[in-house]
Amino acid sequence: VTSVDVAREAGVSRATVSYVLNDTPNQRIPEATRRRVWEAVERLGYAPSAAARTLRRGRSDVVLWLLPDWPIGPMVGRVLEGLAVALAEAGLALVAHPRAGNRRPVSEVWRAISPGAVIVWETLEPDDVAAMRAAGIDVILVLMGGDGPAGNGLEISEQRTGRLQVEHLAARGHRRIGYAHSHDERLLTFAGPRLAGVRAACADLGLDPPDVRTVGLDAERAADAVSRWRTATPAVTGVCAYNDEVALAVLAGLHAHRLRAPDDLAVVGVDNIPIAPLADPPLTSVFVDPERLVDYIVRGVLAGLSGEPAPAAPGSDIVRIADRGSA
Amino acid sequence: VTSVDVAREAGVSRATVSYVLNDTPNQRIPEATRRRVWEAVERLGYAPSAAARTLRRGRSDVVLWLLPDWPIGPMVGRVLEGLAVALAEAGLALVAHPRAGNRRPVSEVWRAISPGAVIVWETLEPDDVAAMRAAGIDVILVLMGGDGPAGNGLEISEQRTGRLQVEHLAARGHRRIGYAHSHDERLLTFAGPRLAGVRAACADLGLDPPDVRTVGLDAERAADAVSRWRTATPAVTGVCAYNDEVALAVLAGLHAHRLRAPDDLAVVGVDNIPIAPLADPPLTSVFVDPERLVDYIVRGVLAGLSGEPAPAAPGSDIVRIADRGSA
DNA sequence: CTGTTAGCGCGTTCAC
DNA sequence: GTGAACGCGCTAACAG
Repeated sequence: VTSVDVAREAGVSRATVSYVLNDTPNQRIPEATRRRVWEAVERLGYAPSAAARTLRRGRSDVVLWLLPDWPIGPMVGRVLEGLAVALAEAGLALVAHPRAGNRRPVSEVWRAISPGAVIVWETLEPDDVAAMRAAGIDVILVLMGGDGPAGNGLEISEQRTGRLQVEHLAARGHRRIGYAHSHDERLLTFAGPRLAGVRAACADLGLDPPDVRTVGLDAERAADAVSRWRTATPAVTGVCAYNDEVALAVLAGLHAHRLRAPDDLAVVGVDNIPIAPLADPPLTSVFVDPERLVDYIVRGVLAGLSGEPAPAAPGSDIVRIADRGSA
Repeated sequence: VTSVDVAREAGVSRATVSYVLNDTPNQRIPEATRRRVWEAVERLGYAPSAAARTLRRGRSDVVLWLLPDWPIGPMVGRVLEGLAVALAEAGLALVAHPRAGNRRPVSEVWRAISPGAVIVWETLEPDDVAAMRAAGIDVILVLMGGDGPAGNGLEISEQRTGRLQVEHLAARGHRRIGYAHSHDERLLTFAGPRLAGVRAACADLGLDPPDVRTVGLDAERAADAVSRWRTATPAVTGVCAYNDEVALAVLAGLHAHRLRAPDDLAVVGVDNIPIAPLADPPLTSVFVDPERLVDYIVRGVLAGLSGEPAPAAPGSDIVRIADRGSA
């Protein structure tokens, strides 16, 4: 059932159908005609072909999120969900594509979708950006690592995350800070700004630079890192973990030595995952407020689509802390 | 740059360009002409408009995964990633849409994408299925709760998951089994088959029906459930948790009583999440092999797209156990 | 004012 | 190997 059918049913031309359905300005169509068209639409159950609309318009009402290469955690899941809801309010459908190791060019995906906007966490190859723009995608939201104002929005928050970890520890008297890096190299995009924030906060507070160690999701190796921190000179008494999973590994390393946070070593995670309160002791965690992040991204997309300037980067209070006892 | 440009550059018609690019059978085109066309393609950097192709063909080379309403865990993430890679090999792009509470009709999404195939974990409304079929989407893979052979594939695996939890506990001498339900009602689609498997295994092994309790992600309430299991008559000595997160809550409940798994209460989780080895004691967990699941889904999609019958449901050995010590 | 005609956007495919 | 039509919605130009 196409617009031809509706036109026939309503006794008008296809053009009129289009004008009525789109409420085109500068087209004065009497109420009676409008009603006839709408009735025909209802009767026939007509729904415009999105494919034809996309061909004509050059873009679809889809927003494409290029998922990063790293494992999808609960944080991404929450943001994805919130974003889908918020964009749906604006008539946009969100879909996510897992890049999965760049085995095939990303262009295959965005060409197949012709999205109105593309969102990426991390940097995009300049070639890809150019190709997208050439293909008419002019809303490209790079959340981190980009060079525009939008590109820095999240990066600042990530740095703030690291800073807040240190500030929390320093406020509890810790003078020598450790940093627990993830074993997964794919996470370096995130680790970079977070660690930079940690370093900056240490410098600002007059502390030594952090003692950085890699901690896999493995209690034995974590126990090894714990030993080294405790025997360093001066000894590390508080650790910022890359994320909650790594923080849980550090806690497991402490258990292996029959030690406990926060007295033997304080630990602060990132992300506030649902099981953080279940850790022993419950895990203190810094996190980016998912709702505010969603709001920021949505405003960026909508502004871009309507040609308005990008919204201001979120304030530093987008980063919060759940203080639970491990630090 | 469109096929018109290529045709002009190569000195042929648009039809010829199309035939060459698609290697259309029953069209005898000389090698020399083919080369001229391909050279023009390279020179101009031509890429066919996916929108136009979709309009013409009625379907795109996109596979749409309608994500469930429940929180996206590492398991879904892994499957998503593997699936994206595997489908890319076949020239298909995978995108996922978070449904997010059914605030808007799903039809908006699949209409906008015109996917060649749709994958859903849980049941789809019959109306939606009918509308999709009417719109020309004839590959709809319902992993659970469907009534076709494909619809049961994963459901059997989920039941098998519950069975394996019980079998593992029974093999260690446990005669009275508890079941730790998730607090999140949205997970009932999954909880159903898993619990059914637990009940069936108990019956088969001549055990009492499981003592089912709801356990939120909250140590105190979990501690309460632990008390009730231990004081039941006969006492519950082994618990099957809905998933690893719930299992971690049960462990936290044990800690609150200064008790330990497996001696005071054995615990078996589901999913084998990355932090399962970090629990105290390391968490024993039953899980569906992600690679084999991906393989099964890919074969289902490809078979459907080429009109072949659906592949056989995966064997029961797709479900495995990581035996770590909590049970 | 009201509404129509005609043609675009682009790849695919039938008939010659 | 080609011309022409098709799939479907949008819209500038035009006629009643």
